[in-house]
Amino acid sequence: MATRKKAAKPATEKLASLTPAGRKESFFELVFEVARQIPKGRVTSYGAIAACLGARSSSRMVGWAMNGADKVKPKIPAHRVVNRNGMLSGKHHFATPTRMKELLEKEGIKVKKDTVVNFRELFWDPSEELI
DNA sequence: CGCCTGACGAAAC
DNA sequence: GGTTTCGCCAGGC
Repeated sequence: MATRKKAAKPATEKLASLTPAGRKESFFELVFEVARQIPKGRVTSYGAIAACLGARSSSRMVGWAMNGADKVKPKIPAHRVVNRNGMLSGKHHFATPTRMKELLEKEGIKVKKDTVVNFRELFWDPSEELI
């Protein structure tokens, strides 16, 4: 994602389109649904969700969808979604950069250097367990 | 209407 | 084996 960009993000923080006013069921909703099913104390990756939805290559969209996670009614546990590395790549999008880590630790998940410890063991695959 | 960005991922170098 | 690029899709400007 580097190089191709030239300056910091200008805006794109609106996302008001996802408001409950008249949003339609889209890829985003599917992501939200799956994200809500993530058991407490477990984590998953953007790619896993995307793959579960049949959009393996659209993992980016999953992260994008998470942008609206905060404004959806049932709060989406976006903190349980990390990248394939187990790294808290989205922590910067929370109220505070440490919020995500704190939420995870509160659920019993250890975070070391912005990375979920035992990520592989805590990994929750929607394709297998969600069915 | 076209270009850029973006919380990822896998391939290419 | 670390770093860089492309791909994918959707939304903002």
